[in-house]
Amino acid sequence: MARLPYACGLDAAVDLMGGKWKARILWQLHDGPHRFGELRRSLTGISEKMLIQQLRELEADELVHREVYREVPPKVEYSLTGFGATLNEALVPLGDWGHEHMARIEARRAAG
Amino acid sequence: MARLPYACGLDAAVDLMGGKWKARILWQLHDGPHRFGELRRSLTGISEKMLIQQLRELEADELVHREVYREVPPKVEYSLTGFGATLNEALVPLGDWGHEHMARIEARRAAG
DNA sequence: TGAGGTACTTACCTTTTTGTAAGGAAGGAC
DNA sequence: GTCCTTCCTTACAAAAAGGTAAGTACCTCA
Repeated sequence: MARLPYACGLDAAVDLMGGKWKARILWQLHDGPHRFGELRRSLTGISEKMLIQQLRELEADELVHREVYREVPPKVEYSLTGFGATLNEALVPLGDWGHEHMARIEARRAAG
Repeated sequence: MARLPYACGLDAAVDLMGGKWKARILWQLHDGPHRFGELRRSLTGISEKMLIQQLRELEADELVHREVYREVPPKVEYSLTGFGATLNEALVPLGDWGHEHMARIEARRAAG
């Protein structure tokens, strides 16, 4: 979104993890490193282009680490950095809130 | 963003408060009702069109309540609903995280 | 008659984000 | 040689988000 300077901490945080895919990607990495193909299969609906694009941005923001294994066929693992892990923890209450109110949210959105 | 059905709670939550302005609007309403003009002046950089648009969406999602006072000149107050207040609380850790790491985030983004 | 204040509304446009489809590199297995 | 896997890359198009500028309605006060 690139909206510097930030008005507040929340503004900055949303700039990093907002959008359609980033929160889900961070979530997936919660339990350890995952390969590109694994992520693609987990995040149903995402295209390879979007996945790599989001991963590159998360990497540039130092939230995700990319480890390349020089093998054939190629193997690349993505994992949370320490920084990314702290963000993930800050997202837990938001995830819980969404989970708790999912039915209400979907009902409103479907009606709208 | 309209991306039903949601893959997880975080997905749903981000759908409600994602974007450039919504988190900041919710944040502003934390300490009680505010008039349209007050919000416009607080949220530096926002246009009247964007403000009303975001407020209407927050209202449709039952996060914000709109109260009209039939006076001249007009007076309209926006406030958090109980539902909106619970979301705001879930956003506190994220806001704290952003605040804590603001310098690092801005530096990375500026470098980008 | 006309200016002023508040809260919108509308038309139009630009930018950003997201999606689709196809192709490429690298080397092992056949 | 040709296929297979994995991890990307590119060109292009569609959709969504965001921004600009102007105008509206209401009544009050001068």
